[in-house]
Amino acid sequence: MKISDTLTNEKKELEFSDKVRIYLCGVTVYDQSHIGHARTIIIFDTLRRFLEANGIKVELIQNFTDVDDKIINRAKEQGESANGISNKYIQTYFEDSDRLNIKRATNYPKATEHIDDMINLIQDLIKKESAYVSKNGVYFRVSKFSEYGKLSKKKTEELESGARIGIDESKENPLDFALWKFSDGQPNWESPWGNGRPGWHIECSAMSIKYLGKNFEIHGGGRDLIFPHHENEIAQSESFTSEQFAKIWMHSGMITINGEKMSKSVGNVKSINHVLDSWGPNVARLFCISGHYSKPIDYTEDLLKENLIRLRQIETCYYELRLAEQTQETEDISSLLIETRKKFDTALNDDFNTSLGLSVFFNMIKTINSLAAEEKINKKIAEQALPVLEYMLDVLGIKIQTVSDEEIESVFKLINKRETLREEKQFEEADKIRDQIAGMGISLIDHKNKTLWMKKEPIKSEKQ
RNA sequence: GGCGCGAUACCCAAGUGGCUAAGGGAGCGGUCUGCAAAACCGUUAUUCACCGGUUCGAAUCCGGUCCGCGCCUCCA
Repeated sequence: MKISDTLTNEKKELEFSDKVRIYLCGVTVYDQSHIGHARTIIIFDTLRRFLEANGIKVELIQNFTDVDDKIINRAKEQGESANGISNKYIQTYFEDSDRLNIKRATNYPKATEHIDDMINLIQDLIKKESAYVSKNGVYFRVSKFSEYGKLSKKKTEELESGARIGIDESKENPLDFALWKFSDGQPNWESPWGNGRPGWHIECSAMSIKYLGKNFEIHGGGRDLIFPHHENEIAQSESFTSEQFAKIWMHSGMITINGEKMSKSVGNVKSINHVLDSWGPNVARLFCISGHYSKPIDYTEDLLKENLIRLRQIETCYYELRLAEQTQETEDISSLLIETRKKFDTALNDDFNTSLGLSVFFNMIKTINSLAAEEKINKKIAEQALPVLEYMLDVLGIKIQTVSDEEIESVFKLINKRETLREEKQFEEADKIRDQIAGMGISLIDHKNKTLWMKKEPIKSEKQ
């Protein structure tokens, strides 16, 4: 598999020995997570599913930043403890994540539970003269790391000249960033240099190295983290280990809302919760991987609606196969299935091209649905096609509403009853049964000689 | 101002040197139907922001222009 590496700016072969180790920068838990967070999480969850579905072991670490000025401010506003705020939003994070059908990461380390690791790391950096203690805290000495700027392609001279004024005078250089901030406010921890709390960047260095080692396969996050967060992580980690940090830097594109940046001030932030309530998890997932992961996606009602229609096509396909009956030989689609699987994997193996992968996927769906319309799907075809469909659904994290055999039987009974009534031209009675079936969340698919059906995921935004 | 990314039909979007520029949505036309919905079929770019260059050959490579976006302070 090849993945675009932000550092070298080229597609790099994903190399690994026994497993693929991924560190994904998580969220700062001071508020509800939004659709932008969701996209990043979905992209890495889908990547993880793809690798695992192909027999590759994955260790995925995603951190929570649970100590930060934003959390502290929010706590003050609401008269709560910082801990109370972060715990609350960690909980909503997991609720969102579960609803989105995200597989749980291997571990979700919290910054506050790794203060010692950070202190050790900082101590080593001070010993190496890569960091120094000043009046306000401990700072990283950017001038000591000659490769500073290699990820974001920035030159330190330009950064210095462009640095804003009014910056902490106690720093040797305006580019130096805080590893430890002195503070007596809550929360604070003891350190060899004085009470305080850690800087943002150091937590990811400490936790990624602790859980994944000095040199792991993929470090991920949103594009907006490239500078300064990831740049600083590289500086800290590589100064500490004297080795290359992550082998591949994989960054996901931003989500805009109707072409505008999502921001609190504009008031256009779409929470995951809101999107899930309106569109459900499957549409959200399809939407988030509809374009290439590295490119931005614009959130519009039209695009969501389009993905809802695509979901309906998948549901149709699934039920055409699920309800297939034993009939005579029709067509042989085994080569289509083999090709589909091959092309799907090829697309994802080439820089995780989910957009192309989805095309391949929907091409198969369309072919099967066409055959179904001609009543050419039988049990044999279904048995061949279902595993392929289910493989792709699993990779994509799409969960179709399923039915038990008993349910199938009872739905068919109702359908037959309706058919009889229709033949007798008792349309009012027949429509009543149709409504009853619809009430069970089931839609009918009429073919020439038979009526099939599917159980649809109820989507709130559809009913308007 | 600096750095980076992008521009392909009404919309989304794949395609990075060569077969007819994928696929989806929407629209329009149709099949089916008691009606409706769904489903299914057909149809929609001589051309890839613009100008120039390289080449037998360019959406794709090179140079320039214009536009849009992100980052340069916290951000997924």
